[in-house]
Amino acid sequence: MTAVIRVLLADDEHLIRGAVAALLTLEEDLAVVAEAASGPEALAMARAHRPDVAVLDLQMPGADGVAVAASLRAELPGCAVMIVTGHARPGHLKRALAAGVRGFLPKTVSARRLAEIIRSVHGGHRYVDPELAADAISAGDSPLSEREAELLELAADGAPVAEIARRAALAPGTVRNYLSSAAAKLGATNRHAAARIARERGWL
Amino acid sequence: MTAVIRVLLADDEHLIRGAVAALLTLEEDLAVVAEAASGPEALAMARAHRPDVAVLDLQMPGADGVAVAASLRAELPGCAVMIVTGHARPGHLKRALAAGVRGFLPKTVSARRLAEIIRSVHGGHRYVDPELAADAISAGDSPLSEREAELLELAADGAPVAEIARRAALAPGTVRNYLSSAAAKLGATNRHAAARIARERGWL
DNA sequence: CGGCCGGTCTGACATTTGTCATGTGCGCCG
DNA sequence: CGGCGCACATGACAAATGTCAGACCGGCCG
Repeated sequence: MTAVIRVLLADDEHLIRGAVAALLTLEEDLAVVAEAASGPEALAMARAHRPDVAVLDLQMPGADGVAVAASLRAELPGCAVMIVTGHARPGHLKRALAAGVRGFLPKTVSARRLAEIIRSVHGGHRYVDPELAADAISAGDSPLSEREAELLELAADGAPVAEIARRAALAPGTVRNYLSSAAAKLGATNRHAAARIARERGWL
Repeated sequence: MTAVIRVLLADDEHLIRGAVAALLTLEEDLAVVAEAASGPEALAMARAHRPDVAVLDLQMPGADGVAVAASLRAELPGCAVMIVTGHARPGHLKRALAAGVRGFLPKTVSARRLAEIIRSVHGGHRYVDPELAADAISAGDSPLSEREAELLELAADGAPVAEIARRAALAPGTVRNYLSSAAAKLGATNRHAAARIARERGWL
């Protein structure tokens, strides 16, 4: 039998992290060598312990899972990165794969299944949850242009157009124009509904 | 030694539920007698297994944790209800306590701590996470009147005022007035920002 | 009782927002 | 090269929104 697979676990919810670590440790060929509760901490732990596989939660304080994945990819090319998430949006999956993530799955999987997938990913395979993949395909790519997405982001917290225009250094009319265009593409009646939809799809 | 404490565990994330169940089972005086992945399922399981303590996730498909807690309170008065949540809003805590919930804590606690709190709650005590309690107190009660909250709810998905007025059977001017008033109370510049703030506080 | 307060409801007015027509520049393909 | 499509940018106009002053009702307190 080959050496055990060294795993890094990052999730801000201690209850989950600890419990999953305990279950994974029961598997003879897996060893949880490090745990982290935030994005930066996950990076630091990875540098220190050089795991074979990193299992990251998508939403963590500090830096989001995809950002951590990208850094990890650059610093430790030999470390396979997997993302586990509670609320998956289609856009996240796409960004994650672009960042070199090798596994992407929801928290509805069982611990046993997670262990299997860790082995598979460590063996060089990729794994994407079938349902999430279907969502991503049916939702398609973001139809928004770069500026449209940028302005929608600024509009997401309900700021008035004047404020957005100031921050983006654009004329107010221009801002309205982009937001209107974005709303039309998303089938929304106004920019606020558009922002909501874009977030749901993971496009913002 | 007294009989073991019979626990019901409800959470839609299988990974967490299974892992926590495994860890709790390691405690000699605790037994996980039922698991559920949705609100209605949790109710059905509780009826069938009559647990001593129910540990519920706040956000589940079907019915939210507080609603399940209220039903449980009515049907199984002897069963203590605890709520565990990832993203806690001040308002949730207040509603949960009003529904007779005996424990309220974030998922950042450890499994060992969870076990301790289960014992404490089963012994008749209450437990509220100190940090969540502080948030709830500093956020205070909702300043919104009934109608204001109702209309803000309808406005939350970005619908135009005419639509809201139709659904609420009110004049458009009246709707604008309530939303304006609500926005003023929340310190927001418009109804969309107001809706966002109200949600953050758990007031909507 | 009578005044006061807070919640509910409305229409008129000014401001903000969304839509439209228009123009510029860049990259791609025939 | 010349034309086409697309992203980017702007201002004028029409529609939606927020603000204001005010009316009605029910409860509360002096």
